[in-house]
Amino acid sequence: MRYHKIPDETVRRLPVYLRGLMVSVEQGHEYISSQRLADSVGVDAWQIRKDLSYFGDFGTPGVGYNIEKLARGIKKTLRLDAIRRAALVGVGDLGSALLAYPGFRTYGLDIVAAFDVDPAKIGVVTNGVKVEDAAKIDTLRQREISLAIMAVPWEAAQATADRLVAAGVKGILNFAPCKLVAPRRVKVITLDIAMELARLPYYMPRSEQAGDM
Amino acid sequence: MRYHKIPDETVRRLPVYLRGLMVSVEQGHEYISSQRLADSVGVDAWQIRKDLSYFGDFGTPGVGYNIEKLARGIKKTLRLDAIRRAALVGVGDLGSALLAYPGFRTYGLDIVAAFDVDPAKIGVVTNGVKVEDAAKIDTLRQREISLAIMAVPWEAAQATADRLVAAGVKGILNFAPCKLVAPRRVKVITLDIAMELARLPYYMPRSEQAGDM
DNA sequence: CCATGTGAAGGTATTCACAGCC
DNA sequence: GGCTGTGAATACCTTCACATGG
Repeated sequence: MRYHKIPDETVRRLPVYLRGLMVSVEQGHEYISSQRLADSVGVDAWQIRKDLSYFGDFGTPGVGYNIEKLARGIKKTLRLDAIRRAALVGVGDLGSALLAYPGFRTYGLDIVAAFDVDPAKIGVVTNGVKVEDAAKIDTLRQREISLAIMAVPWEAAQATADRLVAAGVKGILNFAPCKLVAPRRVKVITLDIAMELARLPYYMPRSEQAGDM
Repeated sequence: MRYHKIPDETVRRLPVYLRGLMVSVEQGHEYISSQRLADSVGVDAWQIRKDLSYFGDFGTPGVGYNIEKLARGIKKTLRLDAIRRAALVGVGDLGSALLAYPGFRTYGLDIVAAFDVDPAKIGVVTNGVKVEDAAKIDTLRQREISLAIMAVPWEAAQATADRLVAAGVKGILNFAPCKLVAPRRVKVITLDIAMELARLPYYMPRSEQAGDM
């Protein structure tokens, strides 16, 4: 193994592998081959081997990968061993759904704080998290929370992001459909749900012959 | 302009341009240069010109792009002029949030049907849409709805997808964190929210010196 | 003169094929 | 025999630089 920079596309696939490994370990397996993992997650086997080769030797030729060891390796590479606590800003429809969403636990991530500007929401406890006044975002630094999820209206998005940055946040998952300006040291990933739906028609076949299946 | 196949990455950016154009038209503009659009959406100007060059001549050298004309062109390319109605399956926390989400309208897309298996939810009207029994998914064909959004638990995802495919659906936006098997003629886009959050720590700087901004 | 559209160059990621190891 | 790890080949996308048109 050599030290290459890990390609972004590889980083994008690593969580997929992690999910596949967890399913496999629940089924009682101890080892898995790149081929079996490939079948379970829907990626090609050589792609998996190439991806893993960027950051470590995890496999045993003729045997496969020790699942626990590989999962630990991927978690360490993604730094999921160090970052475990996240804050949510914006407890509207989407924000509430995210608070209730169990999927983050899969990756060891926990939403431990929630903020909103609406007085009617402040103080309410949802899924074990008490909603705080958005003015208290600056307490994130002393609480050592450096990861935030933004589910606010796009009009408020840039101002919210600025606050989060000022509070020492280093990574933002943004659901608002807009460009965010942030210092280079802060990573912003924007996930625009409507946009994903909007590119779907392009790939749909035009023909309408009925009775398929 | 020549007829190239449009790169996937370009298709991914087209909805972003569309959003930028709509903001600009609201501000009362009639024409926009690739540079100004670039500034507003956070993409490079030459990238925009290259992307647009794959499917039409929309600009006027020395002037820029007629906003209305370009927006129509992009919508037609993405087939957003033909596909306007979508169905939602799974009216849980996330599904409800999606029903209430105004963002789809931006692209002319409308959720006009909703399904769930929970008897407690069936019959309830949310955001103008009445929740129907999931057993009625097969009525989608006669209603000519070919686009679906899936927000069901991952255990139910494959079975739901099979039903949708049988009902003639041609495109699925899937929020369940799992691989879906579908015929090649059906396009599936999986949007795994937890996965996006999981790759964020990788890009966050390790240093913890306080007092930045 | 200004802004578009596009060949060509450069860079990144995917795919292949196989050497090496268990 | 089976499976990993990786150089090499290929395909794809981005970036540049400029000819072309209003």
